[in-house]
Amino acid sequence: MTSAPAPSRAGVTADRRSGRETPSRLAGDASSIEAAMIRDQLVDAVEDALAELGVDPAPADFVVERPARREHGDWSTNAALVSAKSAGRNPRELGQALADYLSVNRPPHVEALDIAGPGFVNFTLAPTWLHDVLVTVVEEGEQDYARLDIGSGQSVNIEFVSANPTGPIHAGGGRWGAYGDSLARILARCGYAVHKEFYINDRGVQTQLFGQSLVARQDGEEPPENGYAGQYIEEWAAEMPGDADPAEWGKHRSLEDAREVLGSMNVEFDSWSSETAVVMSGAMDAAIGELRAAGHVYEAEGATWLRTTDFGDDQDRVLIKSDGEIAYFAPDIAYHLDKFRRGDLVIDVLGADHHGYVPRMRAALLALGKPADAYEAIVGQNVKLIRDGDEVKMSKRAGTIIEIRDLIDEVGPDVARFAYLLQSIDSPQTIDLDLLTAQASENPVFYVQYANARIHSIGREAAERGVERHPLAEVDLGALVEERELELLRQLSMLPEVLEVACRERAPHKITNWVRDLAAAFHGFYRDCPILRTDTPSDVQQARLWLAEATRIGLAIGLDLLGVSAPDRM
RNA sequence: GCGCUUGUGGCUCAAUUGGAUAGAGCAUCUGACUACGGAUCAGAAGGUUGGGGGUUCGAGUCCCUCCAAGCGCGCCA
Repeated sequence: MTSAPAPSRAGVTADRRSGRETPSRLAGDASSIEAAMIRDQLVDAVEDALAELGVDPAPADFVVERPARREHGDWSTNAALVSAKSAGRNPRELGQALADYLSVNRPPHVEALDIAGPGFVNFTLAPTWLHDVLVTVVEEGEQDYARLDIGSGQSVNIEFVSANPTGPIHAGGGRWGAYGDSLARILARCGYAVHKEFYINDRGVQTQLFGQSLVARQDGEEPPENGYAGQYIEEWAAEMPGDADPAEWGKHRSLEDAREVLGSMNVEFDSWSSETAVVMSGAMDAAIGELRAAGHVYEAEGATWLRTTDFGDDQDRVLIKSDGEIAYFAPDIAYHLDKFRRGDLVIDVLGADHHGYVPRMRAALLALGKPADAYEAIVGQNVKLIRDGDEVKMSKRAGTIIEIRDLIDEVGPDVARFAYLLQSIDSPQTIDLDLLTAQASENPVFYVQYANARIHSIGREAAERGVERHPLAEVDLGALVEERELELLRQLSMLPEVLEVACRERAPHKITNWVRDLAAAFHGFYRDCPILRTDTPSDVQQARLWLAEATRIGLAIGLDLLGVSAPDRM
């Protein structure tokens, strides 16, 4: 990726996680023309004004952005603040001069200009701008509104969940499923070609111990030392045919379970890659050979090592143990190398308990000549589960797990998924199962789905009464003047920006927040702006019918990005 | 001991990555439809952003230092 390091003027800065620069404008993107145009026009106008006031060139770090508070207008610039020092002027006074100039040389759509706080210049736009937003949303529809081209077709391989195939996936793992899948949806909508993978750690002692545990239970014995003691072992052992290879059968049983339960919460994978296959295919030997040829491998104390300290790791790592056994690291290197065949950018979604593993993988890929920004490890905080007021420490071996399946059976996939996506992945998540179950009927996901159901209900009611929507081109959107209506449009207008940020920051929870805001704006509108009531003038009724339709589109897009359903009625 | 992550109303979390008066949802209290679904809406109360320094026009955000929590520091996977 070679985007120019041009300073952004649009409140968009360098990608924190990868260090890459992202385009400030939603380049080549037809879906947010209004938003982008307005912003660019304001940027140009401010630059002109600054030049007129003797600040030329404009400082690199001035931005035109959306203010946090409604009272501060639709758009805002910090130009006076960041220019004050070099211009040798008081920021407030410079801001006043800017505002004065811009009041006379007024940019399009700008209705009012204020100076506020330490010197912000705030722009308030005419509602006509928001009416254009409605047209854009409706014309582009679910398919194209807020479809961006940030990725411009770059391929991304994203691996997540990847739980050991030694039992059912626990409720903590559900967080990675919901997160990884939603992030994939976000990336796809932003123009990346996404490939989702699950890595199967089907080699080594855990798999063997798991198989032995199944056999032991089948024979009515205690599981071996360090074996698996969970309730599910007994149930699965009862299912296992007598002539099955226990380790192999157990692996497939686990994967079948994972596929089914993740699928039930709308998480699907494009490929399931096996660690055993990486070794058997010779891919691992090839990778080690490549590292050896590059001079990064050495023998010591009877083992084979990779000199990861040359690439930032704090100690070298063993590839082949002195007893000839393969360390976990070796096939994983080959696997990561293989993933580059399915993506130019390789992303791992890992739990915090694996963050110590990242430097060695990064080092291995650097040693193999991969550029630093081609590999990205997203480390998420783990989930703490509370039941009966106490934390449930999850251990597959001890058998103290709460399965995702249990969670979904209790509250349903939408509640579960929404709960996982409510918070930033950086933040440790506490899920109180009792609370979640008790509040199942007043869960925030229903608040959002209810907005959608209400829109469909209006549609049904309208059909019953013979009220039809006229073609949009014939409808006077100037009838939309109420604050409730404008607020709803404002929320809709933000989706492209929210999506861009969610993508850049790998933060699906931004979508969750937005979709809640949109639903809140709709509920307020619904309450105060009747559509089908007989005393609603027909021009207002028509405009509101279209506003409801635009909202439906926004909700559909948002919920789809979250992998949550949008039912017509509840 | 070293490293990574985190610390925001009673609880669970946001905060446009350095912006304006720190925002929501639960929980608590007070109100609101006799014409589209009350799973809704409006309002009140609740904060020294773990403590202390610093950087600057401006800090929840950046730096230093304490305190607390989670995780990691294997020829485990």
